[in-house]
Amino acid sequence: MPKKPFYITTPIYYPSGNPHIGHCYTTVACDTIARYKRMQGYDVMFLTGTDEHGQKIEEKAKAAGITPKQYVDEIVETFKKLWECMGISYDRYIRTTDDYHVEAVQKIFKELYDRGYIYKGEYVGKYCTPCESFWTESQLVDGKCPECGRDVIEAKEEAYFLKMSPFADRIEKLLTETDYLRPKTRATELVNNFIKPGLEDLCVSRTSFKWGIPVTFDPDHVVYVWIDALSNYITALGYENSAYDDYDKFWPADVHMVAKDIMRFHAIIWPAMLMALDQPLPKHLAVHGWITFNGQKMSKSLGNVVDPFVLSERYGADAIRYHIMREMALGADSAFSNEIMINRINSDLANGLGNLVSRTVAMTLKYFDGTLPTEKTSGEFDDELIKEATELLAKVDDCIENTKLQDALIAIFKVVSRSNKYIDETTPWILAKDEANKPRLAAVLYNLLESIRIISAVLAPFMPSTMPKVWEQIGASEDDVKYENLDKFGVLPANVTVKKGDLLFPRIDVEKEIDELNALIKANEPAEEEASNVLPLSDIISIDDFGKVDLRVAEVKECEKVPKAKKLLKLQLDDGMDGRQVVSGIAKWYQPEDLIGKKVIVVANLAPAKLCGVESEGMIVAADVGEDARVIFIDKDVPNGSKLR
RNA sequence: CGCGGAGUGGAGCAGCUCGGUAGCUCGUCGGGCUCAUAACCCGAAGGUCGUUGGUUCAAAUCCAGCCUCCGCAACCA
Repeated sequence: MPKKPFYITTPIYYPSGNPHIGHCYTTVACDTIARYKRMQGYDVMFLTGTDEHGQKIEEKAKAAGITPKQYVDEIVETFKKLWECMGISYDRYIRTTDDYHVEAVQKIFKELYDRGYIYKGEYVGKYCTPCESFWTESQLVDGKCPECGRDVIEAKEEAYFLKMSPFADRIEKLLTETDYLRPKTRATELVNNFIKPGLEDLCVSRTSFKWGIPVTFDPDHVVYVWIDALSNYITALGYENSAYDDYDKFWPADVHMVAKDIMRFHAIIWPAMLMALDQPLPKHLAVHGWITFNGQKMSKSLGNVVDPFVLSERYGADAIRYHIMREMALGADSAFSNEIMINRINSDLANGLGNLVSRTVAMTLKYFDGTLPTEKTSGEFDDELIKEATELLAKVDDCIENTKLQDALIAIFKVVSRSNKYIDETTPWILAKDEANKPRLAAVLYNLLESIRIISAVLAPFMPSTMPKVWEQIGASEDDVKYENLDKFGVLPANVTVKKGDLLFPRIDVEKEIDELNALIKANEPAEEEASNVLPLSDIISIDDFGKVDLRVAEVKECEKVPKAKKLLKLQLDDGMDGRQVVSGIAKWYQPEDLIGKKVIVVANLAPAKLCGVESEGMIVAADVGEDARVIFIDKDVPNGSKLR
C-alpha cells in the first residue's frame, strides 16, 4: 500500500534582514510535525523558502550598492545555515527567484486573466508628481500630499486587479463554518475587518519598481509580491512548471503554518486565488502569535539580544526547540527572555528528563553491571506507570493532529514526572540491599527503561539530535523505537544492556549565563549604533533651496497630549507673530510639562496639516538619536520670532 | 462610540465553548530520600478569578456597563 501523503509549509520568509527566533518558531513547529508524520509512516513534503521580490529588497540592495539578487543570495545563505543549525529537515526549499517559480507565476497570472478574474483597470488616486507617489483620499492631509505637503493631482495609472467579491461568501463560510482556521477565534476579526465592509478587488500589479516577476503580456507591470509569494505553495510542487511533478500527490496542503501578521493573506487572498484557479483549498491554516521580548514583537533590532545562533551554540538546538515549542500556545503571544528559557531547560530537561535517564542507567550499571537478568517479579505501582506510558502515544497523536505542540509536550512530561515518582515509590536502593529482591529490582529498572523508551521516541520529532543518544544509553534498537511499538510495554529485550553516556542536558548556572549573555549583547551594541546613527548625506541643495525653509524661534506656551494618539503632543507657540499650534510626534520622549516655557525652533512656512484630526501649523526641529528623538532647545535671550539662517 | 485580544495566589499560564469544591509550572517554607545532573518525592502557606450590577438554587464561566493593559488601523509634518 502506498504511503499517505502529508504536505506542510512554513511561510516563505522575507529576507530583508537576518532571521531571528520568531522565524525559528514557525519553522521548528513545522519541522516537528513533519518528523512526527514521517514517524507515523506518512510520505511527507515539508516546504520552506524565501520570498525575494519587492520594493523593500530593491531599496535595501541599492543602499548596499549591490544587485537585489546578490543581496538576497547572501541572506538566503544565513537562513539555510540557521535551519541546518536548528536541525530542520525540510524536503524542499523554494526561492521566488527560481526560474521555474517565475515561469509558473507568469502562467498563473495569465490563467487568472484568461479566466476573467484578473482584469486591467485603472488605479485612480491622488498623485504627487515630485514624490512620484499615489495616495488614497484618506491618506491625504488637507487634500495635499502627506509626504511633502504639495498639491496633488487627480491621476490614473493602469493596473491589474483580482476580483475578490465573487468569493466573499465562500471565504466567509470557510472561516466561520469549517476548521480551516486555527485557532478559530480569529475568524471574527477577519470577517469584521475585511469581509463585512465588502471585499475590494485587489490590485495585483505594480509599475513603480522593477524587482519582481514581469507580467508576460504587459511587461511594464510586475506581479504584486503576495500573488508571487502565495503561489509558492503550489509551484514548489510543480504546478504550471516542469521542475517538479508532485502536485497531484501532495495538493491540497495539510497545514500552512503562519504568524498572525500574515494571517490575512493566507485566510482571504490565498483562498480567493485558489478559487479563481478552481483548485482545491488547503486543509488547515495554523496561526501562531509572536514571540515577544519585553512586550515587543521580536525584530531585527532585538535579534542580537536573542540570536538563535548564539543560543543554540550555548545550549544546543534541541533545548531551544524544546523551549519555544513548550512555551508558546497556538494563537497567543509568548514572552521570551533568556531567564525564562534557562529555567525551563533546567527544570524540564536537566532535572526532569535528563536526570531520569541518568539515574536509571546508573542504577542498572551499579546493581546489575549494566545487563538486566531475565528473571523479574512485578509488583505494586507497576500498573499505573505502564498505563500512563502506553496511553501516551494516543494523546500525542491527537495533539499533533490539532497542531497543539505545547499540549503534546505537557502530556509527555507528565510521564517523565510519573517515572521519577515511581523510583521513589519502589525505592530500588533498598531493594538492592537484599539479594532476594533482585528479581523485583530488575523489574523496576526494566519498567523505567521501557517508560524512557516510549518517552524518548515520541519526543524525537521535537528533539531529533538528543533522543538517539538516549536510545544508545538505554540499549534500545531502531526497531524498539518504531511508531508501532510505542503503545506497547515490554518491547526492550528482557536482558537489555545499558550504556553510560554523557549528560543529555547539563544544568545551566542561571546567574552566570545571564551575565555572560548580557555581556555579549553589550559587545554587539556599540558597533551597531555607530553604523546606524550617522545617516548618509542627502543630495546637495543650493542656498536658494535652503532659503525656502523659514525657521523661527518660538516659545512653548501650552502643551498637552493629543487624546487618542499615542505619539502626539499639541503645543501652543508664541512665534512673535499671531501664535500658532503645532503637533509633534514626541510624546514618547517628552512630558507636556517638560516643554512649557522652553524655546524651540519651528519650521514656520510648512504647509498646515491635520494629525489625528488636530491642526498643525509647522513642525518642531528635533534630532534623531537612534530610535529616539531630542528636541533642539534655544537660549532664553533669543526673541520669539527670530529667523534662523 | 474604528477592529480585535487580555486582566486568575509572588512570577508565567490553564480553566470560560456546554455555569456546580479554583488547577498547573516556577518560586517560597517544612519534611522525606540518597539511585541521580545540589537532582528526585511528599506536604504547606499564598487567590473575595480587574470592577459594578444582572440572570440563577449556584457565576472565573452567561448577560450589561465601567476601569486598565496589549496588538491592528490612524498618528512621528
